[in-house]
Amino acid sequence: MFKKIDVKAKPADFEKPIRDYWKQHNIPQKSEDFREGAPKFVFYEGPPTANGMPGIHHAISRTLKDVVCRYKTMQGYQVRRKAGWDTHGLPVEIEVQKQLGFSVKKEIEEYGIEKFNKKCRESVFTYEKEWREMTNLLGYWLDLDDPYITLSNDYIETVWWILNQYWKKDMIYIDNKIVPFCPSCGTPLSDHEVAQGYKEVEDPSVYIRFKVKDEKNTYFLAWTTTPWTLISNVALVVHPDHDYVKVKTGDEYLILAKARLGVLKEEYEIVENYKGKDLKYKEYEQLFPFIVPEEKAFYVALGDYVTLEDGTGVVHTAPAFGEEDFAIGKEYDLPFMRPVNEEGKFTDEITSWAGEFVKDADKGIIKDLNMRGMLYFRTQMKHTYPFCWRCDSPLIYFARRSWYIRTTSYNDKMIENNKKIDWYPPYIGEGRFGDWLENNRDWAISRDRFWGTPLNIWLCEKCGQQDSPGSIKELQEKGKLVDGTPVPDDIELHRPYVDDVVFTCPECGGIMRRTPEVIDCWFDSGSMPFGQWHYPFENEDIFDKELFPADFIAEGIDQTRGWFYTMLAISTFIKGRSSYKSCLVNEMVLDKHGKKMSKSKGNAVDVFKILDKYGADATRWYLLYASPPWTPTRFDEEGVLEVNNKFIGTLKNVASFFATYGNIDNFEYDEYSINPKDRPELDRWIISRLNSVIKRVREFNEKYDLTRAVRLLQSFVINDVSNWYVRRIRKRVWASGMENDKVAAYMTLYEVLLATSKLCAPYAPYISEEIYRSLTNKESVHLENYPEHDEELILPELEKEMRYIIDIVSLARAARNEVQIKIRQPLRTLYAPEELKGVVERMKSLIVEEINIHDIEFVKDKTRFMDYTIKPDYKVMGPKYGKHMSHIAQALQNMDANHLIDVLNKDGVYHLDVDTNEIKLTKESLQIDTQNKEGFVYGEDGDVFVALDTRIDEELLLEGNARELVNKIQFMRKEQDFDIMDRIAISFYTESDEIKEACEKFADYIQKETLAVKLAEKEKTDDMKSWNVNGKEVFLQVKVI
RNA sequence: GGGCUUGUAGCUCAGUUGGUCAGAGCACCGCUCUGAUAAGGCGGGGGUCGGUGGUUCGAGUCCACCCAGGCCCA
Repeated sequence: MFKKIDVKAKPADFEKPIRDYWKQHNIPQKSEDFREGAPKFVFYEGPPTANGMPGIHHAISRTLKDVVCRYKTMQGYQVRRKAGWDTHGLPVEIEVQKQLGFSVKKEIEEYGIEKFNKKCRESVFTYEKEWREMTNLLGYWLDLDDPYITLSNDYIETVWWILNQYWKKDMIYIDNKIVPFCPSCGTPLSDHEVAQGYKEVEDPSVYIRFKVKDEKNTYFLAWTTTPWTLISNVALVVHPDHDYVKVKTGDEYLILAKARLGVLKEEYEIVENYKGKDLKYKEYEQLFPFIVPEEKAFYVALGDYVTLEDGTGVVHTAPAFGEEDFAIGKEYDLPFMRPVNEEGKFTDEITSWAGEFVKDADKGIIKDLNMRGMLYFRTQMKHTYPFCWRCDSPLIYFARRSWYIRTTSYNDKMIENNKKIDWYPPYIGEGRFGDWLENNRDWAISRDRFWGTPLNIWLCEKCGQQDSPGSIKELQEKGKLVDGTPVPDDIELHRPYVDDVVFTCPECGGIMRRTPEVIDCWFDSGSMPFGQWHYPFENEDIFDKELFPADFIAEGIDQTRGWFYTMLAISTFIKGRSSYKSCLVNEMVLDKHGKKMSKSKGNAVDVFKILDKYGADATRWYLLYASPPWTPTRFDEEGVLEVNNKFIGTLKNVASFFATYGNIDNFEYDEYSINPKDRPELDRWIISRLNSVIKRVREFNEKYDLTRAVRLLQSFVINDVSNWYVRRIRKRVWASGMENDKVAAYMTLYEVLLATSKLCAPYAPYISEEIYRSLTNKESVHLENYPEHDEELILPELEKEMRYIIDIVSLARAARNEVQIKIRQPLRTLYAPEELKGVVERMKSLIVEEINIHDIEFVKDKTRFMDYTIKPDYKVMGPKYGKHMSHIAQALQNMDANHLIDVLNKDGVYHLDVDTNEIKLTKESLQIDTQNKEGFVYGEDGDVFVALDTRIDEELLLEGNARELVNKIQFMRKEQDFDIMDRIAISFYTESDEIKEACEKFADYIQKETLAVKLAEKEKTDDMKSWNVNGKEVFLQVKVI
């Protein structure tokens, strides 16, 4: 017995028992274990953070990962799927900070790092349940019970080991650099973090006068969009080679770039010309004398970076607040003024604005300048400005102490390694990621925060000596707790506990303490190839053989500068190669209007709702089917519904059809053996199609072109299997007994379904499993091998021929439609082309049944039904005759096409004069089309044409009535919910002689079709149902016997 | 502002090395088939292929510029 597929169950109810079955029988684990000893296909899971709800955009990359892992498993590889959690970092801290209602860092310190970190640790798994649930529902098999977790001591120890490798090779340095800094989070952000937060905003755009020293009424005109930095101004920078001028405007003199004179508001007169370099060291008066520097300042310096695109060509410079400014400051040894604290507020020295957030101070500063007559002009300007990606505060750039890894020192190696990675799509690797690597800068890895892997560098308080422990053991050997006790084995490696460990300086005997920073959490996730296996403390023996590098990773495109980069950077340094060989990149999921989904816009799709409504199979299939992963997918709920109705539904029904009739006949696959070559042509055809599909699906999968794979499979299941094959074998299946013909149909359908279940298993794991298990007694489709095609069973000629038959049927239906004769009304003759006689004769029964005709006749000369139209074949003639083409086309249009064809058929060539050229026309150089001739029902498509004899004689009319009656009776059977095998008795009443005659003449036919043992005319009774049969009233009653 | 990518029917997408009334599915309308089907079939309406120029006998396809969305970077 074949288990019947429940076609009516709600998707979620359909999938749940299957999921339970997997769990009960431990199938996910088995799918790894049963390949023990097989070649490995190494997969790395990029760790998500479970402190936010999973969304539909997470479903896409999870689907991709799962499909590839399942496919590779079925291909015979052992694929381990270890889950992972990213647990450190700013996002977590921000979340907790919000909970506690803190807005600045100081509040955390007052609250206590210990308590704070404890909360962080808890918050990391806030949505773990939802993540598990989503992963589970989606059918993403991942070992969630043994994940790697970046906060575990083992993981941290590996990260320390890696950092220690860098440190030992002198790859880590400390430097003052201009960093993007979030005043609210109180930490600098890395480049990839800054990148996420650009927004368009309006800022003041101000033109400022700087009074030139010892020259009356003379000013430099400079421009800025950050007035608050003016307080720290120490220099003005001009381009050495650009032209500058002094102009007289009103009663004052202004100096600016000649090319920027357009910014002046009033009439002016040029009184002097300079090159930028002529202005070098020209002095001016300090704008805001809050701080009086010791070093020489307030003069003109030269810089190549000055542009003439905006501003005045005279650039205000504050070395503490800009990268270029900082560089100039170093070059000219300018004073370094940074009167801004870590909260982004002015320090006490700036008496007028002390304690005020710098951006808020802009207004007051502008007002002050205006009152003093130093403001030349102000306006608002729209530009993009970076904001903190988590807390939304505007970032400020300023100089800060930070730890760096010299990634630039091995940039070439990274670029080289990147070239060996297979990127899908390729342009990510070459373009976006490649470009980024080319411009790579040193990696700022320290964060002035609390919740993260502590930076494992200790500094001597006295002499600045550094040391770095690379393991817990080393920590124990080198350090003691502050109270003098030894470092315990189970020391918690987070702050504040680890901060209690002190070393004795080997150089000066002073106390060494850990530098307070924590490590960028991207360093954590980039370390995962090592950290997940606690390498090198464990697993060292098998690491390079079985665990590293990954054959495959897949994440969203937003990881380009994130995980993709850090994975490459760290493993290039540690192992000299990339930690992943191939990378499948998916674009973002957008809403159905092509807009980005976000919680704030309210257009985010609830992944749980979708999974509940349509099931995981439909959701997964849709995500793959809708558009290639590397183009942005517009998520359209109706699309998921469509997949469910059409594809999943059809597949279920085919399986259900097989089970229904297979069970009626007690069919057992193993009891029979008919070589495919000995089966009917229709069977050989679907087997051929199946093998062609297997071949191509595998090709697509190898290129990770999963979209083409599922599109092909969907079309195969719906068109080839369901709409043609199953439709055409119904008569064979209904026959009584177990003739070879029927057995062959069962065997074929069984084989097709079984192979289909395996083919679809990676994409739609639930329905595939259900079908597989309904067909076999085996444990799981996911413990199967992926089908391989048999070249001998692929019969291209037969596939082509079947195409003709399908075309003929399609055309004939169109023809019937045209004359409005429905298919139930039989017709006498169908005319088909002589050239296709062989096929059509062989498959005659298919056509006869589909079109309901009695006979097929073959005609050589289709001009009986149609006229020719002739056009040049541009592809052939175009290159030869070039610009004469339009005249040739015109000439052809004016010719008698039928005559031309006659000549071509006879002589093979026709001579034509156009534009004094002699044109030789052959069949190859023309496109020959046809048109209906008046009075015939005729259709054509390519090589195929059909015509129908539309005359209906007496006998056909009676037969049509009989078929109509059968249809009504079948409807009543269905309506009254009879079993398929029930025998019935039919009673009818009618006043139409025509119907009576039909019942008489076609009684056998009617009874056979409807499984009736009796067909009797009776007096009309109330329980008879009235029907309209071709315009005549008939009363019918059916009863089970 | 720069780089990459996308723009084809109301919606989701195909459209090969340039070759001639521009395709599919969904949705809509009409007809139709059906004892597996929430399906299927036939037909219809619906597109100046984002825009403007250019190359060519010929451009959805190649080139330039522009517009819009997305991603990344300043």
